[in-house]
Amino acid sequence: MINNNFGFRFPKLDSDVKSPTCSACQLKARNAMDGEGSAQCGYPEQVVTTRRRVKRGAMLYNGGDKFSALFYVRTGFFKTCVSAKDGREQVTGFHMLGDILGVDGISSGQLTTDAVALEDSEVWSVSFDLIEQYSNECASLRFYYLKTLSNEVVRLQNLALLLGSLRSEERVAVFLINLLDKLKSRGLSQSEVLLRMSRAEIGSFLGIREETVSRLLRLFSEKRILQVDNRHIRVLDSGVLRNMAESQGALH
Amino acid sequence: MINNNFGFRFPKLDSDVKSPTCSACQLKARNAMDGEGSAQCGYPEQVVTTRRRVKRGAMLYNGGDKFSALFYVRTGFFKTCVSAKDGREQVTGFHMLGDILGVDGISSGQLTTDAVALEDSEVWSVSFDLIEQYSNECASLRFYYLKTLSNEVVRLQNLALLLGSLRSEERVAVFLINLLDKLKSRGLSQSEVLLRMSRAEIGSFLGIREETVSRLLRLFSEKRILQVDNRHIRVLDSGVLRNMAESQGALH
DNA sequence: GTCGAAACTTGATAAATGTCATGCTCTTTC
DNA sequence: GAAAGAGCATGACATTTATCAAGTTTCGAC
Repeated sequence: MINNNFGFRFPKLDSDVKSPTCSACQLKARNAMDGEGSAQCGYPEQVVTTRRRVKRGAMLYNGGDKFSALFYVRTGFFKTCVSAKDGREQVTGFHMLGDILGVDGISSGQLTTDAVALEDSEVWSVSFDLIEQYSNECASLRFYYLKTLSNEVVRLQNLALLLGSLRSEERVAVFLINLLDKLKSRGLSQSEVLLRMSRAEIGSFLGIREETVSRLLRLFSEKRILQVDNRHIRVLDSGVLRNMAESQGALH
Repeated sequence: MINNNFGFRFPKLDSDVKSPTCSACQLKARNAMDGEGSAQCGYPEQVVTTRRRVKRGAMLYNGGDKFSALFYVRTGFFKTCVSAKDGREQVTGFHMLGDILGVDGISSGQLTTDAVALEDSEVWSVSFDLIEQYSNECASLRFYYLKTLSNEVVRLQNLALLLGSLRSEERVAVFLINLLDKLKSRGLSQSEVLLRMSRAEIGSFLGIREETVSRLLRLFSEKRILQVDNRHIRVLDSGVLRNMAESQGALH
């Protein structure tokens, strides 16, 4: 059972649907917004989901698919991309435990991105109909999803800043620092990563070519900032990296 | 009174706050999502707002300001920007009648962008507390804001695609086509624009320099695609422009 | 374990865009 | 309506990054 500090919990799988009642929700949501994020309402503690496994390389969903659910990443690693009509592709994010995918679909009822598993993964699918239904009663749940969407807006603003204003060296630094911070917040190593994505995917995300990613990793390696062994990266001098990335907000 | 086809209306100004009741809302919201966007619930037809005028050059809000309301643009024109710590700035959008600003603030309770009026403007400020409160009762209103946020996500994904994958010529074409489409959807001219923003602001939005914007407008002008007179632009051959912009979704 | 494909690296070169400097043209303000 | 400042255009040149072409390594399927 995951307590996400938002006044409701993601459910045990296969649990029964219970009719929600929650008189205190609204107050709690307000508290949560004022910083008391750990406020916890009693009902509903359960949002119905179904479990779905996605093999490495398989798509969780495609752009154009009908939107009917959000996906909560339980294990594994995903990339999301938007594609231009002529086939050019832009990776818009990398996603792992705790991230929610599919929010772009609410807008038009169709998903606008592709989501691809970069390793064998599992997601919980949360029916949007049920979110809507429970939102009648549970302000915490409502606020959680609003906040999730807003988070994604902020993340994409930061990505736009990176793509529009940073030099390629800075972009790679920002990418690494953000990835490390995200791993850290999940209790994983702060200085070592096993990259799940290819150089080309990193490049697409950062708006540069894979060759440029390669060269910059080598450069960082020569400067003793990193130790690079194919997809295994160890950060030797996070200070220098953080300096280069300083001007930039979170991307992950 | 603005009927926005979302099952509720923006209010007359200075109207009383009425306690909302709306038993039919949920069904209507569902219909709206299924394409019957014009479904209309009876209550509440009013969301409390206050009016605010913003002079050209003045800020509607700053990054870091406490978030407490969303802003519905009634007249005028705005830009929003994110700033890096070192001062580099990225314009993330241009906004006009009907657009909603401030959604990035929901995430952390602090606004992450600056919003600057590019001409004398008026916004209606919609208290987020009241949105939350009414959301208990009115699924249409709830869904409207969720959809607004999701729209912004999609818009920023498209901006990322532009910034990450398009050549500068294509970027300028996309910018112009999108601006024209947005004007068209508001009943304004489809072939003429009086730009409200400087070359530098266009450049910042598109991730290129103002000199490059200048040169490309001249190029388009030489090719008889545009007629450029300072900030007054007339499109002569929208087909060519649309072709260049073809691969790209909406930015505005 | 071997084979084949995909991923990665690296160098040489090209192209796109940025940078800098300058002069012109608007617009705003007194 | 003149002066000052901001916005804009344009040329010359610099720089960054892309492109192209091999060659090497790694990984996954069998």
